Amino acid sequence: MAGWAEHIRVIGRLVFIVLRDRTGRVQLVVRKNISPESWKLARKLSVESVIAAKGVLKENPEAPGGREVVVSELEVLSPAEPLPIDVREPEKTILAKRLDYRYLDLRNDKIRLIFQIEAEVAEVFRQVLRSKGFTEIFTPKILGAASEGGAEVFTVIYFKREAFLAQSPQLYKQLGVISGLERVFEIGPVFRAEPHHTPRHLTEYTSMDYEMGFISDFNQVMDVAEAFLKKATETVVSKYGDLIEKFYPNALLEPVKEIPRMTLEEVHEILRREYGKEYPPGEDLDTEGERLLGEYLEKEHGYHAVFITRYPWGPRPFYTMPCTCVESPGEECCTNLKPDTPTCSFDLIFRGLEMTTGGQRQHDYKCLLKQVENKGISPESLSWYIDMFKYGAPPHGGAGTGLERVVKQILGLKNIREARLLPRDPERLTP
RNA sequence: GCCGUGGUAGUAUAGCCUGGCUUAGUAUGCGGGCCUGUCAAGCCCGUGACCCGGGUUCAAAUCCCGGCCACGGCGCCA
Repeated sequence: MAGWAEHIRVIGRLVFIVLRDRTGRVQLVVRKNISPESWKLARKLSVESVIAAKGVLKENPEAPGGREVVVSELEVLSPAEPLPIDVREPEKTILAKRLDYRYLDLRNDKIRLIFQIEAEVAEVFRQVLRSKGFTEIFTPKILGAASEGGAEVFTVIYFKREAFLAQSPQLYKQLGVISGLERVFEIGPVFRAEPHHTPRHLTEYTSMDYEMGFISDFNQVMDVAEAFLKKATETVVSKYGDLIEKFYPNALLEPVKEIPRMTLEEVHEILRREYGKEYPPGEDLDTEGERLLGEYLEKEHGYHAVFITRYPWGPRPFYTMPCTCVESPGEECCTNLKPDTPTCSFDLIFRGLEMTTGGQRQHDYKCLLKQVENKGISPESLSWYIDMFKYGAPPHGGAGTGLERVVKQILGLKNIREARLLPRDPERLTP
């Protein structure tokens, strides 16, 4: 057998080694009287060296787990130098240093668990979407024009031209719907040049996106997001509940059952009533508001998540469907959009943090043009996109979810960097 | 981007406010020694640090300025 030497204890002419690999652990015991050569190597072995051993597995009540391998032959495949971080107890080392040595940080079960769960969450997303007839697509991440505004986009050199990294697959998802695939989804990286120093932002993260055609109501978009979060928490809790409970005291230990849907106005009312927090009509929640709302719903009603609907036009992107166009379609519905005009869009707050944004999209060519102008964007820069709506575009909507945020909220992690294998932030570009 | 707090051995911290009383303390790691049943083994010995640059001062880990980095708050966002 082979693996990493996790613990080494030298007791005179006897050495205990806890050997670890992907599948688990076993104690090796190296006795001088059985194999003097192995004993010599073992007593000078360093923690986290990779070793291979031959021996006999024996039942022994004195061994941890009741069994151990009595070693007859030991080989050091790759010795380890003294470790720069404490692998045994990650919280003893500051996160930044652990990230510098992520490959050692991950030697700890507790840390690896985060990424096993992340894989599970992504897998559930894929399963849920496929089961509903969505096709997985893979869209470009190098773009000729910034898709949703300028300030937060990364510029790259593309041969002799300037190009941009995708902030979202939004426009391409819609292309997928209009192309006839009708229902599409993507799990992929997105890039945001936002110089934030917060525990919930990354400059590169994994976005789980979907877009669906022929909707009659944007509640159908929420139904999909709800099905995903229920299934994701259900799967993670049933598969990893025991480990999560052992390692993460602030984790969610039960599946999300019901997700209420309330309008922004209703949320304002709750926050005013319960916490005396006043918002101007149509104003998005601030960080504190999101947190307080999460606390209130959890404590009073046992809800872990909530949809906030009917966000006003002001803070929403140009492609958002105004409620006016759903309630009374026609030429007029998009002519006089004001910042406080409600839209058929929503946010999903999970344990007090925004994890998903979505809604219905404008599919009427004329209205789309008006909305682009309303936001002060030049239609020429988006001509390929706008032209799509000239040739038959069904009513549609979709949403995008930050994978790392979901994992952060399930496990109750303090910093989103913990939930990203190799995080990128305004300072960090390595490893 | 703005604001705040911080940066001391491999790791985590004390000392800083009130400059000298420090040979910079403690835990752990690491190196050596003892030990045939360890379970984060124990005991003994040893090892190792004031982020970078400038300034104030007889004297700077300690006070001031700049830089870099880290953490947090805000705005913003997934």
